[in-house]
Amino acid sequence: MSDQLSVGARPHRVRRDIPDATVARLPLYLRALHALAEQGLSTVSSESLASASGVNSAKVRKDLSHLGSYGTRGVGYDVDELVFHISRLLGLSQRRSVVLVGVGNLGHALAGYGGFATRGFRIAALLDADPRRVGEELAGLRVQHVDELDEVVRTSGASIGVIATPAAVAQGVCDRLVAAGVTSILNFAPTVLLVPQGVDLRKVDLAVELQILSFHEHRKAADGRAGDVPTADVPTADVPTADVVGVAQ
Amino acid sequence: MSDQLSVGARPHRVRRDIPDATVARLPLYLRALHALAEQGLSTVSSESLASASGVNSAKVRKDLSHLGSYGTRGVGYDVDELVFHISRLLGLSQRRSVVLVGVGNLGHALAGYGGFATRGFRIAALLDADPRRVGEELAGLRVQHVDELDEVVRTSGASIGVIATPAAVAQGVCDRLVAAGVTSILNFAPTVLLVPQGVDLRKVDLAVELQILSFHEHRKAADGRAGDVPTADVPTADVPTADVVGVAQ
DNA sequence: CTGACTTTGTGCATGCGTTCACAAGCGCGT
DNA sequence: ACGCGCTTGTGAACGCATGCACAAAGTCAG
Repeated sequence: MSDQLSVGARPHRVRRDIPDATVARLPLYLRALHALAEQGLSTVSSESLASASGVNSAKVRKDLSHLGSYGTRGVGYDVDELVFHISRLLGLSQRRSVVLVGVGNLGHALAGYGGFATRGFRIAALLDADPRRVGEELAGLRVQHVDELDEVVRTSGASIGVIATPAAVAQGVCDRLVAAGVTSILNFAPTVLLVPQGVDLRKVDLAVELQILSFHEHRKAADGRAGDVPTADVPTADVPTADVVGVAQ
Repeated sequence: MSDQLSVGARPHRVRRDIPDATVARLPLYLRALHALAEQGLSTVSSESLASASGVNSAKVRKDLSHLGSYGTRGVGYDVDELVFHISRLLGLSQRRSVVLVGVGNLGHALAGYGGFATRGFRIAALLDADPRRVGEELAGLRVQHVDELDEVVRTSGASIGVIATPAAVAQGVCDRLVAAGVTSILNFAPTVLLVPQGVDLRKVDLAVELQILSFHEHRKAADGRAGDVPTADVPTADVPTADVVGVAQ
């Protein structure tokens, strides 16, 4: 695993040095824990948390050990306590404001996506360059013109920007966000963005995911034709469950 | 990097054993190469392909070496040739049919996303359980009821399914897709899916990305308060460019 | 209190991925 | 023909992440 952050690895060791791979899984645990809490469970073992979040139990224990010893041997972890500690570590205790630029197809979907609000994110503003979209009401917000970006970021105190524009204008929007003080950017535009040091950048490219699946499809088909083993497959290393990479679950 | 596939690692070595991390980057190269081709370039060095796709040149060379020696020392790689070979390896030479289940906010966005068609994917059908959505025209397709899933998959020959439903029904849809013969699934629902061996599963959770950014925001803020170094940052290992993780660029 | 059982936390080995660094190879100018 | 400069391809070192396996530590029954 491993990339997706462009902020430099800090030289002087940060007090709590959580591995990137672990950080990427913490949201999965959080989601699973919320689900378990709704089922009324008050404690959970690494084993059941593992299957609820689609990883294996060894990983769960090692990950959780990075944030302290909050488990009880022979019993498991206290669900609420774990939710609290993970939320705190992820910085979700404080509600974070997000500015969304680009209200096209994908922007609409993102604006309407409930998962943000429930995870402690507040969409502070919707911006678009198209004058025909400005003024449109969406998810309880009025779409503003992208020229107001600077003011919107400053008044809302947003530190996270989401780019859902066409690729051609993404870098320009990115630069404006950074200039306005945004220090984390989530990019959905299918292009490479350059950001200064100190700014975090993550990207999601929907077409890339399909292409990766296509590769495996292709390989499966080739194996079926040329390989000796027919279709019934061999023992797998881990359970037939999901895992993470980059983006996920 | 690393997870995101649940199909077992094959025992008897596959002829061309391409590392997962490399496979995940090939689509990035492909995108960059298309852009370079449009600029009229016929050859490209690992260095320029690297900066165009947001990775470093050593990685580019090693990745490309996995698919054969298609470069010329002293010159670089032939753009068209590279596009051809990568496309072939990813199985993009043949147009793949995709079935999209769930035509809500996100489903609409996915159906309207141009990036799929241009990458060789064809959306074969749109399905939804909500009778009010059935019949709706969208991206040139009529939304069908999810009960027709089985027939749709068989007649279209789709091998890839995209799930953009609420989490609660995702597993059910997944099971139906698998039963109908789909062997690759891209899951946008924020839940863990179980699939039988031989079926590939990838997942994209938009909220997870934001939470990872939130973690880094939180860490930056904490450093600013407690750390010794003010804000201007330290030398970074690599260029301020994007990188991949799981999903990306 | 004791002993059987459960589950955590972690040291260690292994494997994968990244990065460095350089020899091998190719083109071009002279 | 020949040598200079550029770029690929790769061997090797390193570091991170995963997974195993087990001791430590707790619960619970009697």
